[in-house]
Amino acid sequence: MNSNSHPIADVLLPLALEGPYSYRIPEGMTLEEGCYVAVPLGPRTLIGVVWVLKAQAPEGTKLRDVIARFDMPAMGETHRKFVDWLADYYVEPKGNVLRMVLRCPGAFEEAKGQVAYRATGQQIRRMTPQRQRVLDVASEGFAMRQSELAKAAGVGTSVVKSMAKEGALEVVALPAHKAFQPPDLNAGGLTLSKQQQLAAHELRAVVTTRSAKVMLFDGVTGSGKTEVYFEAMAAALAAGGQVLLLLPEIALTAGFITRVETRFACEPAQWHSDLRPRERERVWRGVASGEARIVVGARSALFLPWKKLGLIVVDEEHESAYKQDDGVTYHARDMAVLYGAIGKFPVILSSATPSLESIVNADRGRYGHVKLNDRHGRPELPEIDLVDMRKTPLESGAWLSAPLIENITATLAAGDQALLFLNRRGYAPVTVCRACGHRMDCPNCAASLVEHRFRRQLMCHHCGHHEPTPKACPQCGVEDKLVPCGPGIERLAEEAVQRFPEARLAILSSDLARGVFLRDVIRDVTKGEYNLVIGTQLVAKGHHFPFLTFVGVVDADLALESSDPRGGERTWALMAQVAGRAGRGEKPGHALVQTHVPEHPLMQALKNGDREGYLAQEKLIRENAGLPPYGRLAAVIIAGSDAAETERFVRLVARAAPTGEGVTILGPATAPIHIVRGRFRWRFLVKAPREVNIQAFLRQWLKDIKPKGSIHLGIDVDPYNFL
DNA sequence: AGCACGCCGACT
DNA sequence: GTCGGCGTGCTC
Repeated sequence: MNSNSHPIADVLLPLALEGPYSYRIPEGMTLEEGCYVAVPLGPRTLIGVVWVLKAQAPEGTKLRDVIARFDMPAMGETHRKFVDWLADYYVEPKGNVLRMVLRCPGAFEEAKGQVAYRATGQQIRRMTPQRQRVLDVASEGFAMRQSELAKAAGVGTSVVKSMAKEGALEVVALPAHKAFQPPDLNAGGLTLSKQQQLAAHELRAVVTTRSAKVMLFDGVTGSGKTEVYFEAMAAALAAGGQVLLLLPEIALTAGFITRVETRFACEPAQWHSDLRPRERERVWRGVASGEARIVVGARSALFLPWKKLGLIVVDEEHESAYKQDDGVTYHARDMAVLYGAIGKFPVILSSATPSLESIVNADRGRYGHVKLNDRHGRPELPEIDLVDMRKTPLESGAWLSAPLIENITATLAAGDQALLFLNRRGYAPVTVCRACGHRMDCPNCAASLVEHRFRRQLMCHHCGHHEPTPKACPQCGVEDKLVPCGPGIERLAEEAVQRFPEARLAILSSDLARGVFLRDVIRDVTKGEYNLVIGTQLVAKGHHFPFLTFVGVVDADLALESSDPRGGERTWALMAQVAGRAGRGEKPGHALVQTHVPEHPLMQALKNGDREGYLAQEKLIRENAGLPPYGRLAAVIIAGSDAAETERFVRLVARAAPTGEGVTILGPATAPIHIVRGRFRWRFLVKAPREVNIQAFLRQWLKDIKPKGSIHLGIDVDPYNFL
């Protein structure tokens, strides 16, 4: 289809608009659907995408002309459908979704060539040692950028500049971007175990038969899943497709880049929010042209303008970090599955502790299920024992029970490494005044301030607020009566130093003391330079600590206590992943878990290494409550800065609620943390059976509701964070 | 998302 | 009497 017979282009713009706007295609311009174009909107010019070409303009609208088309590959039909479907699923204006695709300003500017220098061979009038070195480097043949050349020669950039001025170096224009190397599919294949080979065969088969199947790849920690799905990636690449490897957080990308390089002898593209603009632009263009074959990226990589995507691998698919707000609230794992269905290619969901959603989908036969149990001859999980904290008194201000202490002592004595796990940052979660009882709370949120001793600050974990830890109570003015309550990782470290003065202690947390870099600490832990490691949740993620044989979990009840229905699932995943850190090297591992509810089915299942038992229990709970994946769930969140005004609006929304068949609306209730950043938050929860179109219900309900003033209304389909 | 239009307080 | 605060609404 082209514009000769269709002189009207409906162009979707990256604005909060439900649909595209119509423009006239001027004489002499040819457009196809998916073209990137510049169009006028009011006084400005915007970049949009031709969504449909039409023969006739809608009645009664005055049309303006398309200004220009961009000279780049058009957005594919699959990708446009993906935008449509995602917008529909999350009840979000299409234009907002398109904005996520176009979030790469540089891609639409004239690509600037880079300036590089090459030796001319021309004599230089005054030779110096520095100039000689530059000449030596520059004569090797490759043109280099000024900074690279200066660095390679060990001189400042001024030397290069002056030599260029004198004519000893000449300027050559390099292509704007470094080219993407094609992968070598046979480069670094590792020898796979028998079981790995079987799994690889199954995954590869789904790719080579070009089936649009979702495969749940369920393999215990340390079973070598990565090498296996690399084989599926190789198959997709061999078929000429692009491959996306999704990771839950950018801290993990560096490690994966290296592994991809080893396997495919090419540097994959990476995509995440921290990329420098130039690299962002390079990757965006490379993905659009199809030159970038392998992309390792965070969730937003889904929105890259894929030319021919042939496989998505979602690593650690259970991670709740895949569900986040990047402007639009979406779940990257679910959207990967959706993309695969639209683009008719397979999606691999990989995890040692799959989400219940994925397991149920596998049970129902909607997903394929490939398992990998072999932990190099070890049982699935290390031996896990529970410590009943009701029967094990602690000294006041201490958090380590006698059994934990004994085990750590023994581990250290044996020359091995021990890990203490506590999923709580900072020194203490609550600070109160012993003189008047005042609690240090965030001025903007209904939450207490967390003391961070490394930083000498009280911090709010919900907004950016922080203040120096005061000496006197702000309420009664009495000095030195503020006391920390409860443990955080920093406080635990204090106790550990007292109990194990000989230990070489490392702390792994996202907020370390100034000048200490997490990456360095992790490296040194891996090398065995520390023998006692204290960590928060991030120790659970993909690091390999070969000397670790004992794991102590300080408080396993934290996630269970929350109001989040996925608390159980989170606890299981966290415990399994943390305990799985132990015994990956030569020696078997052991874990001790402190809990106040050892009789809880989840704790019992952990102790018995009974994943099936835990799953059965969890499925039952969800099914009885009509929660996902047995029912649909959506949240309507209303926030406003004026308490009374917000509440009035909430009542209005409540009155407008339609009655839908089988649909239950819970609330309005104030959100669990009902004030965040000074805004009052309310929430409705909508529960519906699986066969009900919950999006249609929400649209019907909210179609005439217009939030005014500071009030904001947001819809969260499949909510994860109930806070 | 911008940008204009529109209705109420402190200034020449 | 105006200049300007930013709240609401429109842009093919």
